[in-house]
Amino acid sequence: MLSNDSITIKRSPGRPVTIDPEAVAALALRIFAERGYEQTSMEDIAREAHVGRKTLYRHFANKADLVWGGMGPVIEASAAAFDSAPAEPLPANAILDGLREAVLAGIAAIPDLAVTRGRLRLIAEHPELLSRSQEYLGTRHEQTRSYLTARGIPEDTARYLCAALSGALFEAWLQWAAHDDSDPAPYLRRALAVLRLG
Amino acid sequence: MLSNDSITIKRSPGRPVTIDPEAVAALALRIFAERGYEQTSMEDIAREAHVGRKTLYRHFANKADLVWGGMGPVIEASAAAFDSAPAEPLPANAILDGLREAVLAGIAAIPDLAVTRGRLRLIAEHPELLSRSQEYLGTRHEQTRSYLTARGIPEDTARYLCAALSGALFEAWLQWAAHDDSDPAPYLRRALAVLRLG
DNA sequence: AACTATATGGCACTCTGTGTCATTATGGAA
DNA sequence: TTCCATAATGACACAGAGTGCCATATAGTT
Repeated sequence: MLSNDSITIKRSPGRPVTIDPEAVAALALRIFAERGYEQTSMEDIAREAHVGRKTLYRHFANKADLVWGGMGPVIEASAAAFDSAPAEPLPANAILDGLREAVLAGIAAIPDLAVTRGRLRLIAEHPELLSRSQEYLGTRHEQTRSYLTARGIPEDTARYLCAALSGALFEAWLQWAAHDDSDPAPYLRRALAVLRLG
Repeated sequence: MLSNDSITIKRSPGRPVTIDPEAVAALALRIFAERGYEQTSMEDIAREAHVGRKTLYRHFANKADLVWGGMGPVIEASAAAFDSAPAEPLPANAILDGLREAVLAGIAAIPDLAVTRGRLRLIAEHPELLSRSQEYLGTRHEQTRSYLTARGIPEDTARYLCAALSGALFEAWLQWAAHDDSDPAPYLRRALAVLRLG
């Protein structure tokens, strides 16, 4: 996509990167789905990707990151939606509308819904992957909290709301993945409905 | 406490257990707090407890279980409170009162608040321990969900409520641990307040 | 005393994740 | 072109988590 004829990437001197992390992650996702997550070692992935095991660890912090890493853009997009939020004062439950807007904006950031569904199903099936949710989803807590507190929500309430939101939304994504509906929006909306802001 | 003069424990034939798991967990908790969680190996714990490393793994599923295991009684007590819940039909937001009651019942099951606070502070400081929350807190989801659905809450809403509840309550416990108030009840009450059941 | 049942712990193994370091491949300067 | 600085690679070694196997130890039972 990048580095086409018009846009040339500025490269520093030094050996160029030989592998495409996204392709490797996709390969790993396929292998995990076929043979099982625990049954597949990092060396297996490295071998099939024609890459050294050490190199694999340079591009992915750990084994779970091969699966969770792909969720990064979605989470960032969802968090970034707060930056373009309109107001600073404190409307009543319009705050929840802002939350919903940000959450739904995350959907648009997903390049391939089918791949994401496969990723989430894999996560749902493996406790080790499931337990990593906070590690990645917790990224947006900071932004969500500041969004809430800036609109008049008390400090501690904002904390609990973030925690509840995070849990409910993740559950919604898992539910969407477990079913066959193409649009995750209804699931996310229903999850948001269990929160109370007043 | 048990096996006093009146109550005699029926013992199967075979070598008796030589270690006290609770004492070992308490020891581990102290060592972790002193030297750090990652910096302390299972072999370190085993050595100081005068126990083989293999034996340690027989009583604790993994390293995190040395810390999280102690939360078991609290979680069970909280879940058991649903069994003694009064009604089956569907009051309006009296359901939330039942939830609150169950949650507060968990507090009574804590033998030593100071130890629990230390445990939670340790958990809060270490991402690896923090990520295990679902693994242990998820135990009561089944019971909480059936409590909600039996009282008229739709299946999917109950799911999202459980997820939100779990996240918010855990955050409340962490907040209580981070502060110095002796009673965790107010924190839990505020966390419950972010939920909506209607 | 012999037998049975259970806990222990030593040993070896796989896998994860990290640190070290020589090697390799590039862009740029001489 | 040749040399050099730079950055990615992968081989090697290592510590620690977690598991399986098995000999040993300690109890109750016959």
